[in-house]
Amino acid sequence: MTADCFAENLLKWYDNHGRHDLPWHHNRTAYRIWVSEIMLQQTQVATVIPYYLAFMERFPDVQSLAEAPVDDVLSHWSGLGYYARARNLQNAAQTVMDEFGGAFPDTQEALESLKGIGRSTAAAIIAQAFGKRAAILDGNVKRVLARYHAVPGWPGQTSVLKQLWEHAEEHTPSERIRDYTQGIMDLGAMVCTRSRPKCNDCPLQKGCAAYARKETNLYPGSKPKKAKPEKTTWMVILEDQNGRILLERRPPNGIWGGLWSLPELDPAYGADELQEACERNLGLDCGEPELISGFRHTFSHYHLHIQPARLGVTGQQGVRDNGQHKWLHRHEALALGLPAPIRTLLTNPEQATLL
DNA sequence: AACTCGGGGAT
DNA sequence: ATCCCAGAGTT
Repeated sequence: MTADCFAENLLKWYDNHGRHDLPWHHNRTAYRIWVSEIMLQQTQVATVIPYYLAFMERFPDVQSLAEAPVDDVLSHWSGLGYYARARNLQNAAQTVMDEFGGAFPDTQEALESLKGIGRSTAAAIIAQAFGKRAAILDGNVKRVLARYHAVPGWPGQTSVLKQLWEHAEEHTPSERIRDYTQGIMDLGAMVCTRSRPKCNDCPLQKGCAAYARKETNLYPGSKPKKAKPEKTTWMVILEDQNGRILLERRPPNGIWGGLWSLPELDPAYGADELQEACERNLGLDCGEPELISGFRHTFSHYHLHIQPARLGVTGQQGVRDNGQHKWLHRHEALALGLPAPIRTLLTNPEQATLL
């Protein structure tokens, strides 16, 4: 496959207008590219950059990541979301150490065998780190190709995705693969944007089917929308006489998997029942609850109304430090991997109200 | 094939 | 408020 007009025009644009100075563009090892790719899944570049820099400082190579305590990895992910990414990241680092002698594989199949690496991320590593030809298909590329070829339908649909992959393969050149891969993502992020694309600045305008029809707004097709359910929960700040707060580790799967959070209680409890519920469920001796103003946190598929309450705890009976629970001072808790709204709540309860 | 998994930025 | 983002894993 030789570079067609698509790739040539794109590369010329990239040379003049693309992003050439992102943190993972320096010292392009497979490790550094891989971490950037995982962080960038469903997360915008500007959000990722500070996390990436801190992560690289703490885990400079695959061995340091493989050997780290999982809570250390999660704390560096706190606020990024999709926490399974962090757990899979460390799992893959351990696999690289144990099964690949600490060196990242450079084939599609071997890379996809690592937890958290799918077709597109494997291709990005092959292209960016190893300079070998491989086609990527992320959100930016999907938008560019859906418009260029006027591919109808929502890319989440298997048939649409299949067509987009075919176009991705067809346009990917064998020369300058790093620049092409970065360039098509940059074009999607900077020119072929979701709304009000800058078609007059686009190097692909001439061949773009959506532009020719003045229908860039129709591509890619939008996701069928569903109403998000509303859920409610109590979250209790149980504080002992030394000012320590009880934290609870969430189960490895499900929302906020593996993170430390506040104990939750069924919203069916009334405020007047909280004290007794805490005492019965956790074996604690609690005082009267002090209600904190509630707030709403929105996930991709539901809304969660969080109603916090603070209860003083007397004595040392009841739940102690173990694998699932910890009594920690505020500043110690903030060093753990916490869900974003819990971090806000512990940092500044008043600010949480504004969310 | 449909669903799950977060949080933030853009609009 | 809604949509989307350098997607992958599970069911």
